[in-house]
Order: sequence, then structure tokens, then C-alpha cells
Amino acid sequence: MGAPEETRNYRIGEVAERLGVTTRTIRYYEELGLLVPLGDRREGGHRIYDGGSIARLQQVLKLRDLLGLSLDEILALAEEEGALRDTWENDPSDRDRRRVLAQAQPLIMRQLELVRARQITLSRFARELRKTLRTIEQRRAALEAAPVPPSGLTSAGRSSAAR
Amino acid sequence: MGAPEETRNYRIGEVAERLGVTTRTIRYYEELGLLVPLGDRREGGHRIYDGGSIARLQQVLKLRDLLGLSLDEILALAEEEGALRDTWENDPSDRDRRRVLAQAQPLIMRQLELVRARQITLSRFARELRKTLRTIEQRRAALEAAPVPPSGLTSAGRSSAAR
DNA sequence: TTGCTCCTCACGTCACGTGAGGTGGC
DNA sequence: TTGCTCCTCACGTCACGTGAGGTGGC
Repeated sequence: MGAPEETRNYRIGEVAERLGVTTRTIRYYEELGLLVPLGDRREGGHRIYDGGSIARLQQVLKLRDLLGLSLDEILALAEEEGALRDTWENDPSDRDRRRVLAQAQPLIMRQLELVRARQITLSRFARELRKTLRTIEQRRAALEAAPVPPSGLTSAGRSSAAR
Repeated sequence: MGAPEETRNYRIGEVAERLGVTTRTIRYYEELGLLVPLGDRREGGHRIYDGGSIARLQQVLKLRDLLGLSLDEILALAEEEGALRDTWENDPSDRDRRRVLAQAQPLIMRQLELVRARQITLSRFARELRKTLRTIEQRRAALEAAPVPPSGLTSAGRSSAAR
């Protein structure tokens, strides 16, 4: 019983929960033209999505969260890609196929370069944090070797000028 | 002539340009208590910053852009770290030093774990993009090997049902 | 039939952007 | 002295959050 996962349909609440966003976010993206539900849904009907919708929304969230793109930038990307996908799926000639592939390639490469740039800055950040951790460790070790005993209760008589 | 880079002072516009933000952003962060300029500056005087201010602002921007933290979360982190730094710089006892180091360590480790999580999701993203690129390449190669000649102009007589 | 999820406004919020109008330092 | 950068409001914008009040499907 139940449709196979591939062809299943989802309501907005299910999609939201799966991807860790609110339904408001999904409706807002629809308002911007970033994500269109299936079927007609003329005024008031419940929105319906499928696996493809989920995949596309996931892509939007990656571009937003991992690369920090604005929704306008993401929309531009999605429109370019959508046009290519449309051509690809509507019985294109071989010449059309060549053109679509030639235009899709730089689109993907640009994203990959953004990802690489992020990876580099993240690596630098990680290196700094590890260096800070090492410094802390060294100072702790130095203090362990120092005259003050590890069990604090015995150091009551430390000299101090005030009082 | 001119003060050495270490002790130089900066106006808000210089700081903004160096870090790629607007002066508005810097003033907003001050409003939230995220970044306090040097000196008094009672009502209307120009804000002055030093190298330390720049370093702290840079840290804020990293947490915002690379880890996607909210300014509230960053503020909480900055306050914890600020308190520890204060203790550290005001002639602490050895016991204070131990405590500061013991509290600073998990603070840095938490950040490092966030960075690592991001690195993992970014790697996955990069892998997907590279896979897509390979698929595109393969399809292009397959089309190159296909009967349609590479130079488009010679394919005028392609058969088509419509007209 | 009863909840539960969905729907559409619509105002609120966070993190700034963008002028208006004015003062101060190189 | 003249620009240029700075200042403080203050309203606008982007990307949603958060109810209010109501309808529809399992």
C-alpha cells in the first residue's frame, strides 16, 4: 500500500518539516517565483508537491545557506537552469542538446567555484581555531607545571598587596 | 612618518572599506553592543578604531557569513569571550588563568565543530556539482560522436516531420 | 463528526540600505 | 577656505515570523 517514494505527493507541511523550514518560507518562495506547486490550485486549494519539488527547494536552500546567495541571485540561476531543462525535456534536436549542454556547463562551474572559494576561507578559519586551541592547551600545560597546586582549596594564603 | 601599522587608528569609513561592509553595518553593530569604538566620543564625535577593533569585527563577519550565525548568537559568543579576555588582561591570579583557559576551550571547540559541519556539507555539495559536470561532459562527448556534423551550417537538410 | 492541516491577509522583526540635513577635521 | 568624511534621525527593504480568522480533506 501507498505510492512508491518516487511518485509520492506531499503537502506543504511535510515538505517544510523534511527540509527544516517553515511553510511561510515555502509560500514566500512561491511568491517570488522560486518554487511552483503542482496542478492548478486555483485560489485557496491546498498546495501539492512531489519529489522534484523537494529536490529543487533543497537546491535553493543550499545556495542560500552554504553560498549565501540572495533570493534574487538564486532566482536568476533557477530561471536559467529551468529554461535549459525545459528545452532538454521537450524532444530537442541534437543541435538543441549541444546548445543546452554548452550553456549548462558554465552555470555549474560558477557554482563550483563559489563552493571552492568558501571551502578555502573555511579552511583558513578552521586553521585559526585549531591554532587558538593549541595555544590554550600549551598555557594550561604550563600552569599545570607551575607552583600553584592543582587542588584549589590548599592555596588560601596567596600574597596580595590589597588587604 | 605615520604611526606603525600596529598602533594606527582608523575612521569608520576606512574600517568599512577594509572589511567590505558599509558604515551603516558598523554603526548597527555598535547599537547592538557588538563593537565599541575607542575613547569617549560623547554625542556626535567621530568614531575611532584600532587594529584590535578590525580583528574583532572581522571575527563577527566570519561567524555571520561562514557559519550563518544570527547577530544575537554572535553577541552571546562575543560577551562570553570578552569577559574571559577582560579577566585575562587584568593581572589575574594563576587560579583565574586556569579558569579562563578552561572556559575558553569549549567556546573555541564549539566554533570549530560548526566549521567542520559546514565543511562536510560543502564537500557533499562540491561532489554533486562535479558529478553533474561529468555527466554534462559525457553527453557532450556522446553528441560529438553522433551523426550530426560539428559545424552546424552543413546540417541544413535535417529530416523533420513538420514541414 | 471532530481535529488537524491547510488557506489568505496583514502586521512584526531582523539586518541592514538609503537618503536628508547638518557639523567637523585634514 | 573648500571638499570630504563624518554625524544623527528616519523611512525603506529583504526574508521571513507570527498570529487572526476561516475553510477543507483524512
